[in-house]
Amino acid sequence: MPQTHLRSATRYGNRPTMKDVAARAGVGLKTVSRVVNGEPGVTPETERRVQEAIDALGFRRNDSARVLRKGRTASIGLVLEDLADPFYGPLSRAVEEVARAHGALLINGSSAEDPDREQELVLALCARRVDGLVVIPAGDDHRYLEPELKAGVATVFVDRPAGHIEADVVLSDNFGGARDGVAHLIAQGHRRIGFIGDMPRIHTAAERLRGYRAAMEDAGIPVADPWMSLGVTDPERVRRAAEDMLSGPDPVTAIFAGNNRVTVTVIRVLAEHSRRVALVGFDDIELADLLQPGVTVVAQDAAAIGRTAAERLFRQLDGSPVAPERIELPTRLITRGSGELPPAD
Amino acid sequence: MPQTHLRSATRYGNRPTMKDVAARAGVGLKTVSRVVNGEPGVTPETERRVQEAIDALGFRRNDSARVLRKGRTASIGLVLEDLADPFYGPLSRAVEEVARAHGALLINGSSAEDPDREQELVLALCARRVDGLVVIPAGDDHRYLEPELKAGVATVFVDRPAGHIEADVVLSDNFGGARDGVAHLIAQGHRRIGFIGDMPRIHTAAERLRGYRAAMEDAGIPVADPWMSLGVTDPERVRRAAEDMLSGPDPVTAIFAGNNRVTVTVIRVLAEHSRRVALVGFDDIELADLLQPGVTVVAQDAAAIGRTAAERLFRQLDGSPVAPERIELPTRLITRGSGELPPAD
DNA sequence: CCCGAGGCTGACAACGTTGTCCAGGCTCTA
DNA sequence: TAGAGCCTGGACAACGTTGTCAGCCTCGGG
Repeated sequence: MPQTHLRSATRYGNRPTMKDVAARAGVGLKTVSRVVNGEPGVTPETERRVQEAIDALGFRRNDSARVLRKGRTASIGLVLEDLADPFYGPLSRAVEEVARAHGALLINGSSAEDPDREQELVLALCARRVDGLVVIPAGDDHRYLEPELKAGVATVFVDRPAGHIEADVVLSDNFGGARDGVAHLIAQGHRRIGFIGDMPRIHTAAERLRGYRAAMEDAGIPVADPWMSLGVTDPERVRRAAEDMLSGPDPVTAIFAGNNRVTVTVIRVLAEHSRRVALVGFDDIELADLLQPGVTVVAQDAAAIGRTAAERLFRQLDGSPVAPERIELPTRLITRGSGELPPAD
Repeated sequence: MPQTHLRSATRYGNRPTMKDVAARAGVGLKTVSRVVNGEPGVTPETERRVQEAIDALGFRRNDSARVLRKGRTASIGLVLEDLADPFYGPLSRAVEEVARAHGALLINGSSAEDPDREQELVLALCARRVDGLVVIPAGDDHRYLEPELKAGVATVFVDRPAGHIEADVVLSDNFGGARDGVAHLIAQGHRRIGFIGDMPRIHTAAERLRGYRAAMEDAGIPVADPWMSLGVTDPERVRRAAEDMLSGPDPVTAIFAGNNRVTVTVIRVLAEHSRRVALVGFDDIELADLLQPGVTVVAQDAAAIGRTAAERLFRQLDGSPVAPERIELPTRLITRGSGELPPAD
């Protein structure tokens, strides 16, 4: 007996196929296919017999084969930085909802901010022939996607634009949001305002820094170097940066935190300080209203970003191709107290 | 010209196949397959020619076809309640890490706590022939999974046991955790302790309620009905329940909150009250240490749960079949202040 | 010089499904 | 009653890949 035969009998743990169902129901293969897919042209009586066989055998259509035949997988890929980051929860959920509305499943993975891992993930998703991709880029060169784009994989970038390729991107107005947040501090009378953010090679970080500078410049306040701390994101270094700003010869009276992780650490540092220092953070954080004082933030609408990106994706898929576009969503300043503290010199 | 020909030319937007690569490189189909899969037995010179053709055409292996042939998809499904819930972020991430270590991708979906939607999702994943499933059940009858289990789909339930079928389950010691949390309040001198939790038809909620009752009984404290509020989870009703407990003729001096959402709302209510009421919550919440007072919680280790479940899943897949098991992970009481407030009568 | 061994290579079938197309039986009409 | 047309059902190829197997070629030893 050829070995293939044995193998085929144990594939998928002996999963019945349409052929098996057809044999049991005493009908042709295609008739089973018709019943399974609810296609017309099957007598009620025949349909009943087929359905009976399906139930008896526990048959479930093999979508791999279906995909191979049809060319559409009805699934989209989502590559983000870290599923555990609270910013991405609502975002994924929104993408999922839209996908679901279009009958698609969501496959996702975390790049852990590693460009190589991002590429690996994206290409794995392409190999599975996802219909589309939503990517929160970790790297800044996406030319590896060129063949995929040419092959028609719909792609939308989120949070940061793609590098060296033309593609849709949906992001917050990082520049405007940061500028507004800093301007808010200036309006309270602050002039010595610190900025702690991520490396400027990250697009969002660069934009927020630019917003900080713009607000300061608009107010005619020269920015001192020690007020800015860039490329600082792990708690230990944020802590040190904040303490430096607060203790120097020319200490800041307010801090603008470049993202949620920074904000949380700065809150911790400020809690240990006696002097009241104002704080505005980029990204909302949970329970921010329950702290003393409440934390004023520039909030992004993660769900709206996800929804917009996914809808844009399916527009690419459903309709005629459209030119890549950059969609910027507004941010919202939420005042809760920490940003309204006056300067305490 | 037959229409099939046209279609086949535009499938996947004209994706090149191994056949195309073979033609361009002037080799056989199987040789391309060998190169793509790094199989031995190809001259360096031939390999170079093939690789060149691959790069030139932007070829990417079609995993759907591969899956069809091999019978393994190298992907696992994760069905949870809500990706946006902070409890599930670290959990998904942990599952993803383990999957990645085994070379598998993660497909996931949210059931939104709707049993029908759970079933729909699970079966869709089965149709894609995921190798395994991690399910956080929304429903309480999983007999629909019987054919799948019989067919060899590895399955691990998380957070709650499966209904009417035998399957692995990984969960926290909800009973013990709640009992310890309530005992902690009793140890501070509280006797009138309220409990606000979800519907007891949800396994975790029932277990936590049982823990509450056990702790009270151990201390010889009879439980008054108005102290317990079950099936209450949306903020508005939690708020009302909490206020009722605090304002009755026999007001509670402490509250045990059955899950993180309840805890957050209770914190809000307590913040508006002048009388100091103790609080212990099930599930940790972010920034709990920064609130005044810090929130004492019974913490579950979501990442550990996810990791354990995924590892168990791959053990099912890799090795010989093992008998279904129930794995309970310990919880941890984290004291931060709110649970150590003495009774204020 | 011949033979066997071993290394490369490619032809072919199969995975499970769906699209196409045709056959056979039926009804309806002239 | 014959012919046209409709309805139902099934045979067959194709999707892109991988496992099997057989053929060719080279090389070394007898």
